[in-house]
Amino acid sequence: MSRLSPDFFARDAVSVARDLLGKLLLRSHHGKTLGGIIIETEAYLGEEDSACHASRGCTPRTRVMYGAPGHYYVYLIYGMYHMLNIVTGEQGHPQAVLVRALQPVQGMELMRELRGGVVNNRLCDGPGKLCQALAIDRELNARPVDSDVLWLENVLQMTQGRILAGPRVGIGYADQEDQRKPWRFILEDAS
DNA sequence: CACGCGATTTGG
DNA sequence: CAAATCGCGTGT
Repeated sequence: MSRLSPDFFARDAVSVARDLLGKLLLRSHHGKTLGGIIIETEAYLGEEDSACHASRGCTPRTRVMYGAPGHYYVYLIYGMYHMLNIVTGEQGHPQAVLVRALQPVQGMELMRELRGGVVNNRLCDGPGKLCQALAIDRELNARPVDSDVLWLENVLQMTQGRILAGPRVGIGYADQEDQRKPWRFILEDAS
């Protein structure tokens, strides 16, 4: 098992989004380790992509995306949920991958608590849910991916699941053309 | 500085 | 199907 370094993200967001499937996302919280396998991602491709936050230029919020790849972009949505993204591509080219779902692997008890004591196994099956389960908020914004509090690891898997691609969700404000781009990736049969 | 809305989730 | 809830971008 090896830790992913920032240079893994120095590529276009679509490639990174696909390659992140099957990777392990880990969080150190209150002396415990939480996390799971990434099973769903979405790519956001810079100023030209009307679905990308950077399509409206560099602002205090999107500043991180304009920086070096391999850093987290965490923001708040709907006033109550956090979204975890990882900056990709070259410096000055604002791309990012949204981590949308995990298959819980480690620290399930604490994750369940952080999620408000849900009884089912659907701890991290949504971008807001996984941030809640891993105690991720804007405090982690702009941190490098090789941080000690939140990092990624390469897992050797004998059986790679199938990768499904489809249109991204929740971007009704974007141009029709961009809404149709198949930049959402799902790992099927994760095991 | 006021206003509108959003890369979501949950419960009815 | 609508509420919860607030930072950010836009325009005054």
